[in-house]
Amino acid sequence: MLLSKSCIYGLRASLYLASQKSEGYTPIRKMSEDLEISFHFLTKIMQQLTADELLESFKGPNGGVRLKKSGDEITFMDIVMAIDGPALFTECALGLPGCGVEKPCPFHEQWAETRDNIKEMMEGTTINELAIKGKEENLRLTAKGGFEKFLQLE
Amino acid sequence: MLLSKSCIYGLRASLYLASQKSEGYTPIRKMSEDLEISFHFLTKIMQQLTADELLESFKGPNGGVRLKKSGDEITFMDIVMAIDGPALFTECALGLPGCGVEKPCPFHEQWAETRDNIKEMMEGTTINELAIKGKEENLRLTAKGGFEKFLQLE
DNA sequence: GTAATTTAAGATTAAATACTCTTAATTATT
DNA sequence: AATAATTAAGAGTATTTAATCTTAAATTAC
Ligand code: SF4
Ligand code: SF4
Repeated sequence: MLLSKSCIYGLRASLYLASQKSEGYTPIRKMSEDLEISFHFLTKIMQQLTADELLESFKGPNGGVRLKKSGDEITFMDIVMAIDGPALFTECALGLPGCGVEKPCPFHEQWAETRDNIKEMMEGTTINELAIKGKEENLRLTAKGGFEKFLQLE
Repeated sequence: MLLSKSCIYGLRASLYLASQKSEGYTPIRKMSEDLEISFHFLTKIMQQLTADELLESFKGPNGGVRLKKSGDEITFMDIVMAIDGPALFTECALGLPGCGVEKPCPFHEQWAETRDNIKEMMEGTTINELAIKGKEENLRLTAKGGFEKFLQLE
């Protein structure tokens, strides 16, 4: 699996937030219900993204989380880095320690290229881009439901 | 992590076998020592590859495992499929069930392209190719050691 | 045919990841 | 001030993956 479950949930929640029209905070409870993700688990992930300055949170009634900056300025990579960290891009595909420092392994050429592909894709994709596409085409963000389910009445 | 530990060990062992000159069987014990992989764990992985007809084994003294066909006919993908299965290529990057069957998720375009890149890379790379390169340039197959360590006197 | 060598197979343990539960802290509403 | 709503934080449990240990089966060599 390329991304951890935590990371996947973080991405889905980020797209959810990017698709919200209002400037207000969205409660994690609501997100967890809409996205069919365990509330407490999602809370922890939101905390990570908040600690990483990608989201901002507010406690108490009318509280919740929201994007800290515009969804155009948050890339797929930002979320992946905040949750899974850089391991995917620094670690050897053969599990050997210290890639690039010591002698490479025979797989390096192929892996470096693949890795760069993944990197470019993630860095070149913003969550807004994905959210807009999701809204326009009513793509799905849970097992069954499309974006329409999450859109606030505008 | 793209590949499981089992898969990584399977790949390293396959390159090891492909780099052996002789036609004989190589004991798993020796491989496990040279490659610094737990003997029993490696044994299980070799069993998987044997069950998948990529290797053949022989019990008793002078026994061990060897490639069942030429290393030119065994691709990186063959090993990955035998050990990790097709999940990487069939599963949704966002963890949603039933990719392609139901409505896609907003990430699909990017993911499908990345996935195809990985697929082509794995299908287009044989273990012989990697083994030859490893031998010629004495690349590493363990944390420290290069291929030279494993080459039989010829 | 007995002992030594080796893979096969299954049971067990350890570690990492995923998920849940409980309590505390903050804020708004009344 | 009291209550309710909400995130924060930490402890605890469950599941999956990784690794180890034990026993059985096959084969060779003596
Ligand atoms: S140089 Fe080789 S060992 Fe290092 S990450 Fe690249 S492929 Fe892996
Ligand atoms: S179609 Fe969407 S949901 Fe399915 S695998 Fe592709 S990206 Fe994932």
